[in-house]
Amino acid sequence: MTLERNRTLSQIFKNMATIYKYRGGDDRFKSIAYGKVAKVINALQEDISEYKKNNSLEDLPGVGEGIAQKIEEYLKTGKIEKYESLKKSSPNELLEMIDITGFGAQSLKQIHEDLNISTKKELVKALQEGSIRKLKGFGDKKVENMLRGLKLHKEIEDRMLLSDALEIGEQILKWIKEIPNVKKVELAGSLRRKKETIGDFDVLLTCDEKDRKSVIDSITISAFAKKVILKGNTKISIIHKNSDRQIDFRIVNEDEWGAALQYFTGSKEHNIHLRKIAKDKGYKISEYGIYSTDTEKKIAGKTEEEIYSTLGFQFIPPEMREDLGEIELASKHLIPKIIQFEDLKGDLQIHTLDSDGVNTLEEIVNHIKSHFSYEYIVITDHSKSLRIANGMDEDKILKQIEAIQLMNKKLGEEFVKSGIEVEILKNGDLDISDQVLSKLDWVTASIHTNFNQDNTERIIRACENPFVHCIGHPTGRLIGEREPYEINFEKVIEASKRTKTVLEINGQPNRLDLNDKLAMLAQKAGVKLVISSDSHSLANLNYIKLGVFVAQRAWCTKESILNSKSWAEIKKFTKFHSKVMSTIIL
DNA sequence: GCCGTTTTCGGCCCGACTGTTTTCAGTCG
Repeated sequence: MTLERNRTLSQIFKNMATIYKYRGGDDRFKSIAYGKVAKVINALQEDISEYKKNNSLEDLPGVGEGIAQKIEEYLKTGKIEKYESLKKSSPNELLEMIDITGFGAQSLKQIHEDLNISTKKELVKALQEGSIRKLKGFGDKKVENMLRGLKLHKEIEDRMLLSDALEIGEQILKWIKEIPNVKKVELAGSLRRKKETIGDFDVLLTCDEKDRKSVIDSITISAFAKKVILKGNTKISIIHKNSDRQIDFRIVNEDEWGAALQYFTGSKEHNIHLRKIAKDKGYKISEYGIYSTDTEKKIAGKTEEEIYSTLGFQFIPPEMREDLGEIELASKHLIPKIIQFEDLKGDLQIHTLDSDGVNTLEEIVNHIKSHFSYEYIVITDHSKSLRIANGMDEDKILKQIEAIQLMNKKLGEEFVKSGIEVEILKNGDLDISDQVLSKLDWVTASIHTNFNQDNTERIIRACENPFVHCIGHPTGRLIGEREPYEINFEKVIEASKRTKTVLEINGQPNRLDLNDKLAMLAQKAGVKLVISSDSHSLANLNYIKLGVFVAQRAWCTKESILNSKSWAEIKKFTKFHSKVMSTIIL
């Protein structure tokens, strides 16, 4: 994938921010500046050198003369002198621990300077043997806290999948709702924003002032609380027994609900940006409400809508709150109407017993008819060369087409479309003949083997096949297991547009492929997308909702999501033996 | 180091909790 250079540069700036934070004093403001730029560069969707070419480096937020110079230096020489010299003067190995709970910049500094400790190993040893207690300010509790942070860090390094987190979130909600006198409870944080992986849970609740103590006690003594980390009048943190994850609870009064929900949902970057703007406008935002800076009077706080409208903004859906420009859009009342699950008219990737699914066509149709309100579905079993998935050969495909026709006759409507998830072979050929593909209503082409090569040409060739409508899980990544395979996404976008081949947002919990960033990029370029469940069982059909979350985080509207349209409209857009394609073939 | 519809200097989001202190710094989200 491209943008590798942006990531490296962003990491350098992040490290510089860490070092400045460690140095403290006035340097902590440099830390803020570099930290901000690191995030900005990481989020860029074009190579940083393009900005240099256009002389627009300093147009990037947070980039001024000094940092622009450093970026240029990096582009020219591959390194930044200032960073190299900073590294020489700081305990870099220790600084890698700065994100661990209990290991702040000042603590690390004291440990390094007073105990002459420079490596992780030495630090862990000092913690375990207790020699760290010699330091001023390091009592029993603090040392214990650091050891716990170290242990937790190892466990939390692998974040959990959104789908698992949503399930646990439901369990937490059920638990809290059963506590007497709890009036309202909602999940906030990255789960509410539907990030693809979740580190911990944020739960907001209200109760009457008089019941606060009993509610807090109910939570902390519950069997669901494996360990209580922190307990105050408004904040509680525990380790959840079922998931071994941290849950942060926040208890607020009812008239603070909106402000608290907004604050607790984040993202952090979104909130900081919002608070800065509020400050400029003469307001102060906290989790308790919006206050006038002059009179210190509270102006809003009851609902989230009120928070945004008081600032003159349109409401921003939680999925969009990542400080990627949504605040600017909201100020102009230009927040797009993002896609909703209810907008979808069909599921375009479903597997049956005919390859590696576990249900028959009939079971699937019956289930969908009683649980979804789709206008159509597409059956897309695997093709022959994917042996491990019991892929279908030409004969079996033709038989399946007949079975589907029979099913539609029974239903009295063309509800089931015949499709396939066809293998893109190593050289970009497909493993099923055009002649057979031409008989299908919908062809999704995917890569499942031979990842270790540049797959750009391979995918472009599949796009150019006149019978391919869609590229399935275009980057092949498996969250936490496998990196995306190598493709030049800009070129894939170009081919997709040129050939009217759509790209899939696959809703499998560990795929979510395209991801939010790439889906956003694709929509921006004018590429059409589809959202599919890629289901292999009846329960899997709900995965399509995870795909919708990705699309929402990518700001996708109905206009970009093809399966929000009727089948007739889909046919109109895609090549479908259309004139567009025949000219390409000729 | 960045940034400015009151600023080219003097700020940089805001508040809760903990631990170690006697009034607050460090850390966290």
